[in-house]
Amino acid sequence: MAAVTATPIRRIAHLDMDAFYASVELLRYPQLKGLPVVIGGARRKVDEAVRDVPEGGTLADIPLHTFPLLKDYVGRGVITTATYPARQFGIGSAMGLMKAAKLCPQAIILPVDFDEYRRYSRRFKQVITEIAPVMEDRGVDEVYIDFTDVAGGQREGGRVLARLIQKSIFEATGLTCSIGVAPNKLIAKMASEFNKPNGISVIFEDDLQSRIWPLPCRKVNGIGPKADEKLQRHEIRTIGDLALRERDWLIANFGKATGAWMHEVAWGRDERPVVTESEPVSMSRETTFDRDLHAVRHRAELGAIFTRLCEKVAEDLQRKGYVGKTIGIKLRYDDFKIATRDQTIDHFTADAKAIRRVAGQCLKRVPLERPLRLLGVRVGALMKAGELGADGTKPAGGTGAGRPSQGDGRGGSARTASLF
DNA sequence: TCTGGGGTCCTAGGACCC
DNA sequence: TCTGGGGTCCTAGGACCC
Repeated sequence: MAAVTATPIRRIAHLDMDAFYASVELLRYPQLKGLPVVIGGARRKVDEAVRDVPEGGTLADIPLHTFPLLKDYVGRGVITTATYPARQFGIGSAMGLMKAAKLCPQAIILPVDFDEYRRYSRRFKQVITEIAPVMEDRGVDEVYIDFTDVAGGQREGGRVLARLIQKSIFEATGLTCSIGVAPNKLIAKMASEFNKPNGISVIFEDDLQSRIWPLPCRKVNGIGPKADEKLQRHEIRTIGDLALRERDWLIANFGKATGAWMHEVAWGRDERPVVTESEPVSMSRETTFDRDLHAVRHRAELGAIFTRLCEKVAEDLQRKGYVGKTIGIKLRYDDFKIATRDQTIDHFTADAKAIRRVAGQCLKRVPLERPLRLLGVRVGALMKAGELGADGTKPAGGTGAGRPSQGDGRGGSARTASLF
């Protein structure tokens, strides 16, 4: 046993739960194991069907033939998750339900149950922080973990600790996950995908050329469809292709910040820390209607939905203890174009009526000729409610007492202004 | 076969202040 | 009277992620 320990090398893990929502559903409905199942934007119809529990039984006793099938589903919505058997039919997340029904009509469809997923999310994250306290939340089914100073975090490059975490999560929840351990978040994120499901991948700095450079640019967290398309136009397909471009060339073609970032990424460099706590920037609620609605013809219906959204945002803010002063709306038209408007008021609020009033002003500034498919309400520029002064502004050094903000009447459609 | 809901961050122009 | 620059806030849109 050597008494002198070497300086630990930076080891960052990315953990991704395997088919999270679908796996949680399979715990409730084990009779669906091995079958193609999708979780989707299903509505009441699907909800009712799966609650048909036999007398004296549990959810596991619901007979297979009573589960709703994709082919019987009518309406809007997308797939949130699909089980592995369903994926074999080409079904994937974010796919429209109608398209998925064509690919696999006999797939079983289940409604999304966020409350249940959140319960499991809390449980697996608690398991992790008991073992490795420096954890960054990246949503219900994903986290980053800093292994560097954790006991066992250096052994086999982090593989030993990763195995322990996998095992502990499985014992506590019955769920599997995949883990990538690497010198930083960027590589760890890519590595967690290498061995799915229930896999572990350990990557070292020296593996950059052999393991990372062959991957398509799209695998980089932050390079989406648009950036990828532009890269492809310049014959840059893999991360290796990207690495071979001059930094200055990237800056000239993608802008100062993005170009420099791409260069760093291609060479596997990323110093971002694992952040354990962060404050929310905004809270919002939005809804896609069952059918397109028109500002004039469906005025009453829209007005009711609008008020409801404001109330929900207000509830969210109050429950979580925040107030905000930038209030905005979002519309999606039938052609899928999006319009947003917002207004910053001179005091912070979490009051449904106040939000509704300002959001109503915003609505007057946006064109309302086209049918709408979505309406949303957002509150930003948030602050903890407890730090609020008595007059509704920030007590000291705040930004609340700035210039008077713009009222209504600028731009937009004056013709439909009185609707809301 | 039309494509959810909840977020973050960036950009870019204009207003306004120093 | 003209010219200039830095810094911050506000607003709209868009890319991207889970």
